[in-house]
Amino acid sequence: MATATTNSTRDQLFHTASQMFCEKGFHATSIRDIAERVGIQGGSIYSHFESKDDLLWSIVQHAADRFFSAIRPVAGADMGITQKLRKAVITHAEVITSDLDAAAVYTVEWRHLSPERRAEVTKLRDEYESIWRTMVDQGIREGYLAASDAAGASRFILSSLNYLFTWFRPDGPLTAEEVGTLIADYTFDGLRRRTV
Amino acid sequence: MATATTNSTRDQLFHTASQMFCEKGFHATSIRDIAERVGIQGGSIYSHFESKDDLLWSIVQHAADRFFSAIRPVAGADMGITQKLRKAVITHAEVITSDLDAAAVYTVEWRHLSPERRAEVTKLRDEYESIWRTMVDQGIREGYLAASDAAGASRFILSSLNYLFTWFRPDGPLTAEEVGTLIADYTFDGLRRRTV
DNA sequence: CCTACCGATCGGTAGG
DNA sequence: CCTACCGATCGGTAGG
Repeated sequence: MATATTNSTRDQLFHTASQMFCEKGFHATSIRDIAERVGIQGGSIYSHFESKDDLLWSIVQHAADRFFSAIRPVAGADMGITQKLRKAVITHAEVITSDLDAAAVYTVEWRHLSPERRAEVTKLRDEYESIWRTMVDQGIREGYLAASDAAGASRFILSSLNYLFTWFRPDGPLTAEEVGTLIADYTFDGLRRRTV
Repeated sequence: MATATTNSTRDQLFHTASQMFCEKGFHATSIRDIAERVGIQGGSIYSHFESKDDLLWSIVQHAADRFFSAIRPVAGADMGITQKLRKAVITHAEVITSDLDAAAVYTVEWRHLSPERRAEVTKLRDEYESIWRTMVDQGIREGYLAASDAAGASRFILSSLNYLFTWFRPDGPLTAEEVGTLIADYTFDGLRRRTV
């Protein structure tokens, strides 16, 4: 009832693994731990995933997809850069807050992937960051942003966003949109009071 | 020559473990991996540390100590809140950049500690954050900061700082102090150009 | 999807 | 600090 997804065994394994990798980390979670939580035997996992690495990979890929699918329409939208950047921050925040486990696994556990896949994730991250750099660049060129270095500024924006999964709780005082708005305010306006 | 520390076997184990825990993660690094890099047998580690958990714990404790020792004099200094907050940001950045491995282990691997020690680290983090909250609170009261929520603002400051270990490289274009200054500028002034 | 099993590796210890 | 070993657990497989 809580999640309205298919609920096939494969989906259950996927979501349970996502939870446990987030909770305890990839290597501290055994294939048997996951199987037990889903109610099957350890070996049975291998009729759904070829390896533990494959299981992690599918989670990481899915998370990456969500970030790209969410940001692309914003980056390509026909709107002023001021509003676009705000919208982008709020969108990224919503991707994280709507699946904290996935965000955590994507941010910290991806490095336990096989070397080839780790390289693939690095490439995806660069690609994602370059979407941000393009927006920030435009902001600088149009005189909206004061930052001199688009790469550094992009990293700054993404830092506070990517830290979200460590402290945001759905049952906390802030909604997902409020938290995105707050980060956007802090990021662009700064903490210092603007003298009138 | 590079590090002028004691270079006792214990120190070598400590630093090698710090490096490898950072590189591959705690559970992906075996006691034998560390021993081999130092040039001793796996079992010999246990004449220097009681357990693998103890080894991680000593690294985490040392990292925590460095943060506290650096921030306390700043927090207690007799200076204006404007300068104090800037100084605090630069100081935190310097603790991270001067030992990236330690910062990474402290930030991501601490959760693989035994439950009791994990709880202890959580307590330390809260304590550290409360030092920041006190400074931010003062900044708000004195009208220097526009933020309404000291806890949220503190978290925002620490987010971009704590992401430093993922991208800062000593051989990169920025020095440790430059990076601290840049983050302080972005954090307090924001990315948006202030209209004159 | 289960039972039963594989080789490999793990953290840790005893005894020197 | 080493040699030699311990039980436990790991990811993964075969055969049904």
